Amino acid sequence: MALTIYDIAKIAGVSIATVSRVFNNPDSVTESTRNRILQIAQKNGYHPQAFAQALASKRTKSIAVIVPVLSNYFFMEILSGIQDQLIESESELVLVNIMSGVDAFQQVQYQVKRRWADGYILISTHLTNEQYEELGSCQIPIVLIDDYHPNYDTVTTDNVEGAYLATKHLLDQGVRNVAMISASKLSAPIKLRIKGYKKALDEFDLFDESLIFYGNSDYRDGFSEQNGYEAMIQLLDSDPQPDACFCTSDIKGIGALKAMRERNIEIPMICYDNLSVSRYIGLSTVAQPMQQMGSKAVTILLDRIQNPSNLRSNVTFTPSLAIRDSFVSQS
Amino acid sequence: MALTIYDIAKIAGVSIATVSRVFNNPDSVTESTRNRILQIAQKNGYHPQAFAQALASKRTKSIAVIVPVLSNYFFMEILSGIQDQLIESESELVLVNIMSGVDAFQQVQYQVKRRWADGYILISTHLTNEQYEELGSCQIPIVLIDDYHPNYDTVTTDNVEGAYLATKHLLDQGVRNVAMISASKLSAPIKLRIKGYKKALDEFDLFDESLIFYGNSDYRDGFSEQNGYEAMIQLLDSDPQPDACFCTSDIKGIGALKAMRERNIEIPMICYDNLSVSRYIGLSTVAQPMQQMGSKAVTILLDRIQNPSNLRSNVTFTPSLAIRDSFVSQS
DNA sequence: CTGAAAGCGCTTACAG
DNA sequence: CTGAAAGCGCTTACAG
Repeated sequence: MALTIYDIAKIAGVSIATVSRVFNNPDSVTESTRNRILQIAQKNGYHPQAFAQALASKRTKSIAVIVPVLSNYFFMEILSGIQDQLIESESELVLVNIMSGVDAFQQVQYQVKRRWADGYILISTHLTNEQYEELGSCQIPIVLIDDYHPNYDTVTTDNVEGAYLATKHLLDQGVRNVAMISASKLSAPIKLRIKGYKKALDEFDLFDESLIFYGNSDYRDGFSEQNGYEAMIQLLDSDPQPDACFCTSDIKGIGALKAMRERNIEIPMICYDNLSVSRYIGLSTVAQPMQQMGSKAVTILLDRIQNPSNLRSNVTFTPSLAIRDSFVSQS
Repeated sequence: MALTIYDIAKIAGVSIATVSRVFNNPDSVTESTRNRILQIAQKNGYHPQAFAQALASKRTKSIAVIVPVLSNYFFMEILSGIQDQLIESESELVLVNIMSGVDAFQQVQYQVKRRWADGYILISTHLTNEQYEELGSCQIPIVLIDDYHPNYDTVTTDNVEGAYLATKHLLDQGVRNVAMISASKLSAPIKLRIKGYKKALDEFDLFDESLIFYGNSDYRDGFSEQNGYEAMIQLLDSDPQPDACFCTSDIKGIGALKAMRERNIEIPMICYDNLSVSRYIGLSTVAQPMQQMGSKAVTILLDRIQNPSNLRSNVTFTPSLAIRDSFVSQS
């Protein structure tokens, strides 16, 4: 069985308080005893257990990020921003995902209420108003990324504006029949992006519901290569064939490109996200500052943990266009 | 302040033991009191705290996955396999990454020794033999993915064979001047893949060190789009220009494709991994069964947690070829 | 089915 | 700088 602080204290001939101090507040212990204890600990493979420390100190020194799914490029890039920002703090990052199939709210609530982290960042877990309110009553530090609720600190981007920018840019090139490749209508960001898309088309009185394509696959609310592929096939098969496309995610755009390749046709397309691969694939896209979103969320969360009574922070980033081959090569 | 089990017990007029049972062993409590307690807990937002439970029960009900970096497509796909397999168990998954810049071994050791999870899966954390030995002395359940050490349960793929398959396939098409786009020579899998590449070329007496290109960027041991791009530029600039290429990762391949596009030249290329995007991009590649690797690791780990004295499991998967456009389109 | 009590492995004022 | 002691919020035999 692994040794405890008692064993180490006994071997060293000191009290457990001293051993504890060596690990938590080294300077408060004489150098010689500190070194002796460290050596004994090292030799016996001792290290304080995280949950015992957490229970006694009431701090876990970790923050948890909750995502709807682990394997998602958009989340990943946000995560790397979170990670970078966290390095300076003492805390570490743990990541959990809520499982599909089970009620998302229950899972989020479970994670938060167990309080195994000092604070939580929820990425794209779009709960209902009531659910957010119930969750908020827990008084636990939580920051929302990619969703908004007045009771929370939030970090979002302007989805309406992003979609508008993309669609407007296409229209400015002179094309008129601009389609949209959407994801699930239930997705919160999608609702906003449809708005932005519509707004741009409305300026020319060109909006037409039937120009929005949804694909078939439900996986990840339609944010998949496969769904993008399907949607582009639908788009290309429609009559009249649209002559440009706003596609709501880079990953979907990769699927859409495959469809275009197969049909041997290329229409201008602007996607959404600006993943790191997109630059290399040559995807034109609406750039979300994912790294920044992550780091900003950390800053806010850490601050909230320190000062629970702070005013709410609601940060909204404005997306920008990154135009590349997939657009230029319309030929 | 949040309520504890004592508060709930008091409100319900029962002992804390009963409250505890409601959450841990519901059937052992009369339905009526159970419902009453549940209701009180619900109303007051009570839920047992994870670390107090962990300390008392000596089980955290979670397993931790440690990765060298969060934003990596290869890890992500393994993770999704891990996640799927874990659903059936009671445990949940938490993910931590070790930070670059700080000594990897120290961080891994820290995570493991704090014992905040019941077991650990280490993905691609290539430690030295001595480090693995020291870590192994902790007696904590650990499974290695993508690395091998006799003291551990391991899940690997045959990197030599994978590289051999790819190179051999290119040679079988009649090309002779087959280059390799490598990553850092320090990477454990790379060493093996160079072996496999060499093995295939040796059969034709064609191996030539100068056919291996490394790119410049060090980030992620060279497993980046940028590095692949750089390496392909080097390759295309070399004289004589190689007429085919084994590229050691799909992500690097995406960078390499960009270089080829820019130079307006296309040589057959077989990459490595078979990420989900690769199918859509049309990348030919050596397929690693990433999902399977993840799920297998979970099975082994869960088993080891139950039966610490089990014999070691060492599973090796054999990769296979997935040939697509990037190869065919050599024209 | 329920309760009293010991114990999980730590931290941290408090006193010296 | 160090120790004795209380306490963190739970679980779990044990007894009834």
